[in-house]
Amino acid sequence: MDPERVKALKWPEDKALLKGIQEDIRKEIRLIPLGKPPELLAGIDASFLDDRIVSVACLFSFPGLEQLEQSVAVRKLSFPYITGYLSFREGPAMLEALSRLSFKPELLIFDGQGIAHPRGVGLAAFMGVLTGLPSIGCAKTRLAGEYIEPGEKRGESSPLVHKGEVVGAAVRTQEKVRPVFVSPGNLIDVEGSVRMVLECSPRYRLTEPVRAADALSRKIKKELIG
DNA sequence: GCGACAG
DNA sequence: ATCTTGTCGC
Repeated sequence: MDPERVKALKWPEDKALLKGIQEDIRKEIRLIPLGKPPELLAGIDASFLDDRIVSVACLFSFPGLEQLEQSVAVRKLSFPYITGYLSFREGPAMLEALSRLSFKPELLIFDGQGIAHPRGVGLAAFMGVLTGLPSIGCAKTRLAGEYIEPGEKRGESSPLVHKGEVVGAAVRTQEKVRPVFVSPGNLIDVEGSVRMVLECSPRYRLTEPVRAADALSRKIKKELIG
């Protein structure tokens, strides 16, 4: 899948084309167990300012969870937010930010869905295929799939089922907090995704790498203002 | 037609 | 996502 293919597409004129691209990417998704544990992983997130998107990638060590590096990409936005097509809005800037890291992460974590998507191609799956890296989607709210409320203790989870398939899980990363919706993106499976998200969120509801990326993107955004 | 709907 | 102060609860 050529990254250039996701640029300059418009909504809703290119809807059929966009669906075709998602279908092509979906076919390339490989849900296999993660090999050896990653030593480097990155959290990716973005914030917005007028017609610009500020995307950030924060590189962390694992399992130590120490931040090692960060990269930023600010681009003009051309694509609107359309449920189910988030990748076309945020993906290009995220690919640019990732390309600016000097060290290559062995796992990517996104604030959004992996395969727990209407057509099986959420942001994390899309990015995982385009980068060829293992990826996980850890969303704050549900997009597709049915689930039952997981137990109230940290670490408890319940399967997220879509069209008869277990596409992810509702995971309680902390006691007394709402669950997050975890689903594999590419080159990892549901079990491994849940395990990694839990290991990356020792203190808060969200993963440390994504929290760092979220905080930095907002900081950069403020600097662009004042 | 009605309801759902990542960020 | 973003617009936005104080405020209730752990």
